[in-house]
This record gives sequence, C-alpha cells and structure tokens, in this order.
Amino acid sequence: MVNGHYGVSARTIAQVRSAIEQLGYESSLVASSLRRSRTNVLGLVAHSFPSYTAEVLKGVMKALSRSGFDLIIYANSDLYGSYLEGWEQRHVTRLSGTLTDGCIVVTPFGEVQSRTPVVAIDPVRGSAAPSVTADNLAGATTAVKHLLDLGHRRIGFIAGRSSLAAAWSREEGYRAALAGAGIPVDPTLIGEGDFNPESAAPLARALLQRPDPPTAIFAASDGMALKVLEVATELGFSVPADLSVVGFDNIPESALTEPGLTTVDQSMYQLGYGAARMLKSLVTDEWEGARQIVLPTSLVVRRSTAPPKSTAGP
Amino acid sequence: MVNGHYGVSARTIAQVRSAIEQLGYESSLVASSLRRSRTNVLGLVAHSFPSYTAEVLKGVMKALSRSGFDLIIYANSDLYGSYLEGWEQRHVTRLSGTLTDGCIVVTPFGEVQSRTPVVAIDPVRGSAAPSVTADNLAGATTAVKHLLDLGHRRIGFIAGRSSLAAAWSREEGYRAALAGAGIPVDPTLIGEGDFNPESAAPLARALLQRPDPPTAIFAASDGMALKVLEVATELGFSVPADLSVVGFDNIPESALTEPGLTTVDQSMYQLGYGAARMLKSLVTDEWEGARQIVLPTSLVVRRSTAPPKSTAGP
DNA sequence: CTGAAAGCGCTTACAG
DNA sequence: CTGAAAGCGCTTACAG
Repeated sequence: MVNGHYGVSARTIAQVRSAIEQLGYESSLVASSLRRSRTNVLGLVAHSFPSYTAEVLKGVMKALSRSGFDLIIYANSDLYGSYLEGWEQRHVTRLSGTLTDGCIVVTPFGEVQSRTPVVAIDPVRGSAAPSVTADNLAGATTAVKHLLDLGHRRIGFIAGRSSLAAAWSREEGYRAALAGAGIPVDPTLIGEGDFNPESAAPLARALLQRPDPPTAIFAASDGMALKVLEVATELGFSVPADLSVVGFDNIPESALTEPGLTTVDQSMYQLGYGAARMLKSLVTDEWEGARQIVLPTSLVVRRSTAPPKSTAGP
Repeated sequence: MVNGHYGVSARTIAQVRSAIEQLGYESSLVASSLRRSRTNVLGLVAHSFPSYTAEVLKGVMKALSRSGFDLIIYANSDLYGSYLEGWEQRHVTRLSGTLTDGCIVVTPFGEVQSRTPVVAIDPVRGSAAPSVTADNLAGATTAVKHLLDLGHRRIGFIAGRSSLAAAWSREEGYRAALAGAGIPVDPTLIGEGDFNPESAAPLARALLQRPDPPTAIFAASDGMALKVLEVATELGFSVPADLSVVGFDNIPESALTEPGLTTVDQSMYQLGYGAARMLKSLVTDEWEGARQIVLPTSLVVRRSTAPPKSTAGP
C-alpha cells in the first residue's frame, strides 16, 4: 500500500483527504468560493414558493441533474417587509459576490445587474437580458377566443403586475382577441391586479356587483382566477352557469377546484428547464442559441367555462 | 442637509451606504459571513424537489416570514451520482462552515453532525437529534384499519427506506392493524421499497402477478402508491373494483388521479413550519419545548378504496 | 517536490 | 472620533 516515501507527501495528503471525504467531509463553501473564481454552484432567487415556483424548480433540477452544478436557492422570508421592491437585485448581489457562478431570477421587479450571468424567467417588460418566457400573447388570445367561441361578448379581464412582460402580453392577447371579433374594449371591464391572488378579490367583487356584470372573466394568472371563483361563489354566482372563468399558468391547484379551472398551460417545468440550461451554458461560455426563449402554450379546457345564459336561453 | 463637518465622517459614510442600499446594494454574503459569527440565514438541504419537499418549503417560508432570517436551500443536482449516500452531511458541512446559522435536513440518510443546530424532518430511526415528524404509527394503523373495515383480509404492503423512522413506524402500523384484527402477517405480501416511486413498480408487479394477489395494497408513500395504481391499470386490474390502494402523505397529485387516492394526510406544510420554528429558536437559544415533535395525521378517503369483490359478491 | 505567504471581501477590535 | 491592521477558512501562485 505505502510506497518508498515516509514523509508527509502530497500523495499522503490526498489519501487522507479522500478518506475524509468518504466520511462526508466538505470544505467550507464560503471560504473556498472567496478564493476560487468558480464554485460550480448556480443560484436561484425567489421571494416565496407558490406552486408556480415549485414547478419551475423541478425543471431547474432536471436540467442540472448530473451536470456538475449544484443549486443554491436564496429566499427572503420578509414577505411583506421592506425588501419588496428590488429584492431580486439584493439577493443576486449577495450571492454573486463569489458564491454562485450565475443566477436565475423568477418574475423580477426590475432589470438585474451582476458580474455573473443572469437569466430571468418571466422578465420585466422591454428587457434585453437573457430570459425564458411563455408565448403569453398567443396563450391569452386563445383563451379569450375560447370564451368568444362559447358566445361571450362581455368579458372581464384581471391584469397582472404591469412591469412584467408576461402581464403586458396577456393583456395584449385579451385586446387582440376582442378586436378580432369586432368587439370594442370596455376599459371598465379591466381590473389592475398584480398576480398576487389577494389583489384579484376586490376587482372581481367590483366586476360582479355591477348592474351589468360580465358573463365571463379572464384572469392573467391561475392564482387570481381561483380567487375570482371564490368571490363568485360568495356572491351567489354559479360557475359556469352564471359566469365563466379562465386562468393562466395551469398550476396543479387549478385541476382540483370544483369546477376545474379552464386555463392556459405554460409548462412552468419547461421554463425552469430552459432557464437552467441557458444559464449553465452562459457560465461555461458555450451558449450559442437565442438569448430570449419563448415557449409555446396550450389551452386546457375544464368545467369553469360554458356558453353564457343569454345565448343558451331562447 | 449637510452639517458642520466637511471631512468624510462616519455619518457621511452611513448616508452614502444607505443611498447605495436604496439602489439594491448588498454586501457579499460570503465575505461577511466569514468574518461574522451570525448571518441570519438558515439553510435547508435537499436532493431534489418532489411535491413533498415543495409543500415542506411552503411551511418553512411561512415560519420564517418577517422573522429576520432568510433561507438558503442547497440542492445537489447529482441525482444518481456519487453523492447519494451522505449527501446531507456534505451539504450541511458546506453551508454550516459559516454561511448559515443552522440547517433543516429533509429525510436524511443518516445522523448529521454540525457545529450549528440541525433539525431533521423525518429523521433516521433511533435518532435523538431535534426532529419533526408525523405520527406515522397512528396514521398507518388507521389506513390499514380502513381497509380491514371494508372487508379486506389479504393486504399487501410496500415499505419505505428502512433507515427512516417514518418507514419503520408505517410498517409497524401495518403490522399492528393486522394484529388487532387477528390476521397473521404474511411476509410474502410485504415488498421492500425505498420511497422512490420507481422502487414500487417491480414490487407491485410481483404482488399482482401472484396466483393469489392481495385485494388491497397499502404503500408507505403517495409516490409509491401512485406507481401501484399505474402498474395495476397496466396489468388489467380495475381500481377499486379489483384492487384497493392506499397511500401516505397526501401530496397534491394524489387528488388528481382517476380514481383519487385514499391516503393518510401528514401536512407537509406543518412539518416544514414546525421544523423552521424550532430551528429558529435553537439558533437564538430560546427553544424550551420538546426537541422531537410528532404531528397528528388524518385519513383522507377518496375513490381508490372499496370493499373487495369477494365480499361484495354473493 | 515542499512549505510558507499572500489574498479573496468583508467586519471588528484596537491603536492613534 | 477615526483609520489602519488583523483575521474569518480556504486556495494558489511563488519562493526555497
């Protein structure tokens, strides 16, 4: 086993080291990252873990599987605290000092600066930085066309946080579909939500308590659509008899409600997978494809949509 | 605005610093953690993000909300690589050097050593370290009693990874329920799974291809139970007519299958919430409660269980 | 081939 | 009150 040398040689040290590693030793990530330029750790920053983020994570992990990169997710617990605006910039800065070789940011509030590559999932509007997003325009257009095809003419819309490209495109899709059917947009049927489910409640209430409520509501996210369902029930509307509801995302919960939610599937798994693959390649200088990826969507029809009463009647 | 001094005083520096912070500046987490003894960051290590872990995470985030602690999740991407055994020890070591003030480990492979507090969710068997787990014995007993009450007498069991206390207790519950009904345990009806859904496929196949297949199968996790459902369908068994299936966990997917899966709910959210609260207190030296928390479970009856054919017949 | 020293980016305890 | 220096745990480039 032992060769001619008896002094403490590099070889001996290597052997000791490997023995230690067998027992689960790892050098401090902090100290080694400070000295080395590369850590083989990628970062993802998030402010909470709604189903949307959880699905994204699965795709990220799949893309990183056996890639040699580990993942650090940095989440601030300060849900409604002072960090709200710009949290993603702060987190990326904390990590990208030397800890991570690059970062993924999910639905950021703004453009993120960093010495290391950053890929945004659902970037802010007008960003030219690397990003992965769904084809929100086509998805939203299809969703509203589905309602129009069922015979709806007064269709309410609950928008998402307007700084995000996704929110903007989904509203554009709503307008485009109405325009295609020759229906003028009624601005009083549009509520300004922010993707947070809570933001949809007063908007849905306002729409449904009008003397002339819409016969259908398209919400820019499933979280908000599920809240619309809740408010509708609370106000005595039966879905889909009195009101059709369509969401966007296809989070797992949307299949669990009664009735199931008709929605636009945007494969959050694929968003995560694509972002992680791109980031990995940007870090290793191998990326040659487009830096702004747009993924297809598809309409999932469940039982929350039906023809409006007026056309179903005589 | 400016007071008498014109030199660069501490006050000026503080002002500059606060201005920088407005713009999203954060000092490097790495460098500051190396110097300070406290970082106000807690860690959680995981090897992947099945629904189980995603639910746990929601509870953790809730407990940390506005607590002043941020969360770092360290996940290795090497799903089937060399890290498998002992990954949690390596990850905890990498983080707890100086990065985190304490760690949560989810379903570890072994006892974890660390200079900082560690709380295990679903600890290994016989561990005396701080932990949070469901009342697996009672939950499993109730699940099997449910099958017995329906009239089943030949009940198969697919066990989980035996190093985990949870797997052990669930098997104990299975044995206890049978014993309570005066039914001897048939060891050939027990398959040794490891909680990984894939591990259940050959075991389910073996049970169902016997000349005398069981009329019901209880799997120690929903992931494995859903795999049993798949295999049963593939082999031409109709659930619940030909075979009843019960799982454990109540992950979101278990409500989505056709038929929905009868299972034991163990509130993974509460596991995460409890673990994070305990860890937070251990770090700040305030914890006074029990260091091993056991949470209640409840049976969720869906459509995957029914009386066996033989008793339903003449 | 081996070992001592410098330095990664910060914070803190100390000297001026 | 202010500023220069030491040191957190490592790795690496360099001197012996």
